[in-house]
Amino acid sequence: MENGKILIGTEKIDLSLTLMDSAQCFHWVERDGRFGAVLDGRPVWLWQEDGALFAAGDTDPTSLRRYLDLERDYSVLTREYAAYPEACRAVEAFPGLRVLRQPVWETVVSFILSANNNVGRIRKLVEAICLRYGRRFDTEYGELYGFPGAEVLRGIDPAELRTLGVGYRDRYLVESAAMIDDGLLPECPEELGYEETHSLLTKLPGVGDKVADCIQLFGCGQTEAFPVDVWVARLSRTVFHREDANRSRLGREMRELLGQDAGLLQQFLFHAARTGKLDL
DNA sequence: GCCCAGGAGATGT
DNA sequence: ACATCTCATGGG
Repeated sequence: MENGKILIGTEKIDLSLTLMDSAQCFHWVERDGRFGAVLDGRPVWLWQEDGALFAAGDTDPTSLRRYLDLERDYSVLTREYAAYPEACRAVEAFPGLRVLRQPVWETVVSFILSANNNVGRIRKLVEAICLRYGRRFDTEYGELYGFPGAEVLRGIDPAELRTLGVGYRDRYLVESAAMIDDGLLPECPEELGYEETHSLLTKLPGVGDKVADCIQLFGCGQTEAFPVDVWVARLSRTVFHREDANRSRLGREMRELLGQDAGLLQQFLFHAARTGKLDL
């Protein structure tokens, strides 16, 4: 790994909140004030000094700015959704929270594991899979492990995966890996648009409407995707007065109600609800 | 022991 | 199209 210190930008971002506590990615580590991960096979460390964001590793400012969504002005959210006071309060409660654009395969693995699971255990499972099957990088700030590629995961015995604790999701991971490796998705799925991407992703075993929405929002840059989990289902009643008990239908209603940035707002509301800052 | 967690799939109507 | 049941696993 290359040494050096690269200036990434001076935009507002809360690295700890976005990378460690926002439940959109589960594989970052924090050591001595730096945040490390392997993105698309490239190890990187991030840290801030006097409001500026720096990186070290096999990376470049352009791809990191894209990953961290630094080009977006999040202050548009409170103007766009001024009609919903609780929503604006949620946005203002977490300055520097950003919605990532992660490598698609990494979000597929992470969110197949997320089904009927909790955040702490999702993180442990992702770490276990990377430690066991991913490539190891020895960097100047410590060792990092990447996600195993789809071509690796497709060849693993589900029973062996299960020993890591993934439970019944073992075959979902292996079979989805095979379909991805066989080219189910194009290079840039974001260009397909929401509906076509959604119908492709839900062909993957272990990927239903909610998990597909997470992959689209956190991995494809499709910000209209509105994943509805237990927290979002609850808050949709109090904030938007939606009573629909069916989460897939609720997600579609919310996408139609909130438009292109629905998913960005969802992330703030989700975090507000999960941390108890939003009364449900 | 029960209930819950960023649900999905199979089955039945 | 809609509701119901089951599916591992760990923590509260």
